[in-house]
Amino acid sequence: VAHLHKFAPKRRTIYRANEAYSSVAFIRDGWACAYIPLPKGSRQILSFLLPGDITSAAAVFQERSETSIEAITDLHYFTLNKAQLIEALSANQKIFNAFCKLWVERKSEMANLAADLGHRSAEQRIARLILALLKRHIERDLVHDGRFPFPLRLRHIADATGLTVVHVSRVIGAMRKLGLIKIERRFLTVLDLPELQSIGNS
Amino acid sequence: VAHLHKFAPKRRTIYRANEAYSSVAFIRDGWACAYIPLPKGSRQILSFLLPGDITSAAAVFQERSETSIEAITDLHYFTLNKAQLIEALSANQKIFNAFCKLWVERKSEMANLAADLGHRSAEQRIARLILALLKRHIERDLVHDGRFPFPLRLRHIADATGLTVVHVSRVIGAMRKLGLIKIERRFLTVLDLPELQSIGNS
DNA sequence: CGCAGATTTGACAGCCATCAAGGTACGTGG
DNA sequence: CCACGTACCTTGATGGCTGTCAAATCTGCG
Repeated sequence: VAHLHKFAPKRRTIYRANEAYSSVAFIRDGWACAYIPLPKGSRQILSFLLPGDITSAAAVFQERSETSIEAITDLHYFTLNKAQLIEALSANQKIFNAFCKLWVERKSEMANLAADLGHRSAEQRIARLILALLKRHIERDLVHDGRFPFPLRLRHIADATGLTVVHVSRVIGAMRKLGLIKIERRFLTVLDLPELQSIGNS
Repeated sequence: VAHLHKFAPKRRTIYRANEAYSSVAFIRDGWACAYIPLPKGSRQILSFLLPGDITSAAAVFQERSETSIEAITDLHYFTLNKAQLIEALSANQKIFNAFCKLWVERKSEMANLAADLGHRSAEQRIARLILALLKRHIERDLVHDGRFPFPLRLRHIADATGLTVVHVSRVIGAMRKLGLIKIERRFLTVLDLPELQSIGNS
C-alpha cells in the first residue's frame, strides 16, 4: 500500500467538519484531537488522537463527518484514501475485525464521555481525563514513574470537559497544591494515583 | 427467520449493563431507553428507542455492553440471537450496509449528545431533545398538527439531559407558559416551532 | 377511598461562568 | 544578547444557572 506521508504544524486543522472527505489519517507522531464545532466559536473535543491512532473508523460508511481534526502538536501522519481502505478491509478479515472492534470502542468512549459531561463535577471530569490518558500511555509502555507526555494546553482540557479555561486552571492548580499531579515541560506526573482514582470514580 | 416475540411491562429492565448478552432486540411497540448506570444510583440516558428501532447495532463485536435497556412504556419486541444476526448480516450485503449506516448514525448521535451536555444550557438541551423526538416522529409520519406520542416522564428527560427532575419541571413549565409546547395525556404538541428551534440552535 | 408515584413550587446554596487584570513563557527580529 | 509581541496561565471579584431540601398538590390505579 502506498503511504502518503504528511505533516501539519500545531494548531492546523487537517479535516474540517461537514466537508466531504475521502481519506483517513493514521497518526505517526504527535497529538491531535477530534471535535465538534459549535456555534459561538466553541467546540466539544470528543477524543485525543495519539501516535498509532486513526482519525475516523467510520469513514467507509459516511460521506462527510461532523467532526473536525486539529493538530495539537506538530503532527506527522499518513493517509489512506477511501478506496485503499475498503480494499484493505475486504482483503483481510483480521483487519476488518480489528477495525470493527476499534469502532465499538470509540462508540463506548463517546458514551462514557456523555455520562461524564452530564453527571460529573469539574474535578471529576479532569481527574478522569488524566486517568484515561495515563491508561492509554501505560498500554503503550510510555509511562515511567507516573510520568508521561502531556502537550495539552488548558484550552484543550477545557474544550474536552465542557469547562472554561479559567476554571480548569483553578482545578488543576488545586490538584497540584494537593500533591496529586505535577505538570512541567509538557509532561504530566501522577503523584497520588489512589487519590486521583478515588476522585474520578466517585 | 424465527421471531421470538417478547413483552416487558413499563419500567422493566430488559438488558443489564456489563452482563454478557447474546441477543439483540427490535422494538415492535412502545418506548424504551438505553442508558449508562452511574454510581450513586443515577444514570445517563443515551438514546430513546422507538418502534422499529434496534437496541444495539454493536452486538456482533462485543461480548457485553456497558449500557442497560429499560422499557419506558409497556413494550413489545422480538429478539435475534447473535448467531442469527450474524447469519442475516453475511447472507445479505444490503442488510449489512444498512446495519453499518445505523451504527454510524448512533455514534454521531452520541457525539452530539456529548456536545449538548458539555456546552448547552438546560433550556437548550430540553428544546433539542423535544426537537429530535419531533423529527423522528415526522420521519415516521406520526405527527399531526405538531402533536405526537410522548410517554416520557420528567425523570427520563432529566436522566437524558443531565439535569434534575426539579429543574426540568421548571424549564418545561416555563416553556408551557410561554406557549412553546403543550403536554397532556402522554402527547406533546409543539405550538411554536420557530421559537423552539431558535432556542435549540443558538 | 387510599396509596404510591409524579409534578409543582419555594427557599436557599454551591458550582462554575464571566469579566478583568496581571504575570509568565517563548519565539522572532533587531 | 536584548526588546518585544503573542499566546498562555493565574488570580480575584461577582453573578447566574442549576442542585438540594422540603412540602404541597396532582394523577393514576387497585
